[in-house]
Amino acid sequence: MSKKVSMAVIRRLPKYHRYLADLLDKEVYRISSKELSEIIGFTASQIRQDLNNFGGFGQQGYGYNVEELYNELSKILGLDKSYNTIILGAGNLGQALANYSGFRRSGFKVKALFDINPRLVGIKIQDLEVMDVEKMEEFIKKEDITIAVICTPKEKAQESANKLIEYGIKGIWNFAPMDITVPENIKVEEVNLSESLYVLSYMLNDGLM
Amino acid sequence: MSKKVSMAVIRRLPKYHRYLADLLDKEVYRISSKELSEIIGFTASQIRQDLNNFGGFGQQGYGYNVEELYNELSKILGLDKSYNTIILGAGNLGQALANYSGFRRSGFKVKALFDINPRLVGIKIQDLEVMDVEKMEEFIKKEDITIAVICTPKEKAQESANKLIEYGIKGIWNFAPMDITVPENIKVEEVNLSESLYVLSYMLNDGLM
DNA sequence: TAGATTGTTAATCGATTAACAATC
DNA sequence: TAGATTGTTAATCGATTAACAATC
Repeated sequence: MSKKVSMAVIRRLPKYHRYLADLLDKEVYRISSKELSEIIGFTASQIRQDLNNFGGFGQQGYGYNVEELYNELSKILGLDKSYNTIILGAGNLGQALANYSGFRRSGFKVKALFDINPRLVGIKIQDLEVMDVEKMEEFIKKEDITIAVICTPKEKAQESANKLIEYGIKGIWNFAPMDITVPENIKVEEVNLSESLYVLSYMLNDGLM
Repeated sequence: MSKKVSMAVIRRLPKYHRYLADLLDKEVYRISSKELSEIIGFTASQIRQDLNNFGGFGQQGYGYNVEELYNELSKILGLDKSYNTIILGAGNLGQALANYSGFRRSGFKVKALFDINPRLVGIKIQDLEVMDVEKMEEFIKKEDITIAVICTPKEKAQESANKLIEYGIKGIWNFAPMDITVPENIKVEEVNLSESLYVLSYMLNDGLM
């Protein structure tokens, strides 16, 4: 078992991954931590420290092979795998996420949307049907769903999470504006859009209070 | 000018604000840092430290008045103000954000959506019209828009930001999956959904690599 | 007053940066 | 080989936690 890597490091990994993808697009095949630091905005020292949590991917006197490092990061992030996913709550946000191309392009496969609203049940979002939540348990088990995206109102979020976990979900991407509580073997990533917007609001007012 | 408050503290402020709102809903009017720590999951010490960056809102032997603290946090976050807002990019995500109720309920007023796609220009999202980007400059100036939400493809994000800033925008909420560069008087809050999802993916794979 | 709990200082912990020997 | 740049250890910086005097 790897020694615990801090969340601060983990949250930088997708950024490395993305900038390396950009470099590959530009046909840059070799980069030093110093060059990377200039485009990504972290210190060269931090970049080397971060990467060395997972292995020595560089070479003294040379730097890093962009493609190799990109592939290593893909593996570390689990992007070489595929995840069957459902979206709970087929309102505007749920529909938007179902259609989100950056999401579709990677290994996250949206298999269905679920809602309690009879007006939404049955409609198609691109090639996906919105199903009744009644059918969720069976669907999760049969289709081997591992990730659920919660796009319900906040009142339903915890209750939904409990059910999803009971049915076998392993990871939750929570867009409801409240923190959900889960057993420690279940992974949750919270995306709280209000909180994000409030931070922007703070910044706009900072200094002029 | 207030002494610099760290980003770590600022990102916790919306959480205090939200939990205090919940307490008010439950008609709890008084709370100690210890009690708050139990529901919010930060240490009591951290809560007191955080709040004391902005003033001594508590009272020895008593704790904090929930309503007063809530109002103070609203002011600190700038939520007592109103912000005219536009959304650039009227695709699924732009439309979802335009409809997002948590967003509408607070002081952020979406005045219009803009797009280059002639198929989208002219359609109505609830009571809002999607306008041609050609009209954006005039609109921003006339309607006194201070916040722009970027929901364009990543290829257009930097170029869009540059224009928005030229036209007088002060804050950008960026949903395009790339980091935009802005002058230091302009505030940006990045929401990178792919990065968030990748962190969830990492957590699901951690330990089993 | 006695008890409770703050505001704040001091101690600890963790994360970032600097430095440099190892080595390609 | 000489130059470049890593991997890693040590130093610094900043954030969190603990402790406690002040005081309601």
